[in-house]
Amino acid sequence: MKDRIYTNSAIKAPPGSKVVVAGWVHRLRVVGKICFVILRDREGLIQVVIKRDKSPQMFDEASQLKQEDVIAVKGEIVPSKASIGGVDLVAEELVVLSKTIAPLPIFPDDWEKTSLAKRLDWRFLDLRSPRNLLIFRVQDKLENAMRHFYRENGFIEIHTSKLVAEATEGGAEVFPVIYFDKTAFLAQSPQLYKQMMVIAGFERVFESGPAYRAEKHHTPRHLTEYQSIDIEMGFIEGPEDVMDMVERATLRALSEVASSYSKLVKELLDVDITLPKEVIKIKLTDACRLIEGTPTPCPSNYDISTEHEKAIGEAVANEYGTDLFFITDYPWIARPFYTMKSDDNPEFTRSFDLIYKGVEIVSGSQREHRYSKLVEQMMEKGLRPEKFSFYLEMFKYGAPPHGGAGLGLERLTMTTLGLKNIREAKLLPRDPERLTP
RNA sequence: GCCGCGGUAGUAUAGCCUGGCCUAGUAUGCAGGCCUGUCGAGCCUGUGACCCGGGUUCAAAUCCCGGCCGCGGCGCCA
Repeated sequence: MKDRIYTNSAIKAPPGSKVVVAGWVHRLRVVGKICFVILRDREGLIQVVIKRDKSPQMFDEASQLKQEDVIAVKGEIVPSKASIGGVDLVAEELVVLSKTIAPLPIFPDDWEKTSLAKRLDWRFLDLRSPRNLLIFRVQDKLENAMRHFYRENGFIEIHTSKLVAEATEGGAEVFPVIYFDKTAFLAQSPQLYKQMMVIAGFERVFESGPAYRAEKHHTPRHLTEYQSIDIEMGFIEGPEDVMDMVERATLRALSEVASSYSKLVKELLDVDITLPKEVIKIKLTDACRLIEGTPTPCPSNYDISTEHEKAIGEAVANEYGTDLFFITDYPWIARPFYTMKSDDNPEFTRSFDLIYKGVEIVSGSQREHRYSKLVEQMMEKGLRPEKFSFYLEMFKYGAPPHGGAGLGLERLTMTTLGLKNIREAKLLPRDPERLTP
């Protein structure tokens, strides 16, 4: 085992060389005097050939293998035109490390044969499919690319508490938690804490962590627990500073995925990862003008819903040829209390969403940092300032202008890879019904 | 939370509308056998299922009600 190499290296080894590989039996074909085992590990597949002539005992053992048994094989790399990577591994030693017991409940080698719900019930088997593993390697790349980008740009990575005393934005969409003799809640966003750190003087902060929403959504793009990549930056002049940062981070993440995985993504998910040439910013009111004559024009208060967003997405794609764009300047009624209002028109705000392939992946804004305005806005939203005293205190002792944004990692993964359901982009998705595995 | 559609072997499905010809069909898996450098291998045999509870009826997989679960739409949002 010390000499073990991954299948992708084994395939590239020069003919005649001896290698050791180990992994799962992906497929098995016993054909007369020869046994073909497609062996799978994290990095790929290799065809192992076990010949009866060479060792009858080894052949017997091999022909009794079952799909998903775990084996280690030592053998010689031999050219074979029709085989995976153009080589066979002709076995000299075979060790069975683990046997499967029952018939498999799902088809790990062919995810399409099983419904998503069943696949999630058997997630550890489902993830053995190279295609499903790839989703999470891409997600890893997306998250780390952003992490590196933000750190390179002066953001300090922080970790804030997910146990909170009050809902951050009012409303009932929080999960209560029994906290000794009190009721606590799971944080629906690190919003207030990341602002706290900017006000504390961190200047720029970044956090990747879970966020919880107790909404009984039944859609392909909602989870009750999702990974939120949040930033907050101080001393901005306007929301454009935040947008530019988010845009660069997103493009960086996409380009890193493209350079590392574009070939595999094309092969296993049939998706081309293309980088948009430019990311446009369009005011909501202007976006609405694009769909004015359609059957679904924006309402007069610009509190748009899913159908408008969909229509805007198509209109922008036609007009500007991009599926990644910002919609800016949302109306005050549609944004949370801490959003800064526009100077020229208090009905609108210094806010934005980033839309990718028709899905909202980022939401952000400049925050209101002036104490009295903030109290005013809180009351306008029907929140009781006394409930948020810890938050409001922060604005009494020197709070710089600041703003930030939050990105849904699973949503970005889903849109990047063209997945139809966000659950595919979460290792262990939680929705209103599912709490296991 | 509301609305729509659905729940049949391990998995994926047919049957349900028009109740009895269903001893529930097919594919795949699994078990056994044959054959063959396979590559979605092939051929033969076997195996195995009507979500739960109530109701209508001489008779329910099929019709009705409730529950649970699944998929999607809306609200809402990342």
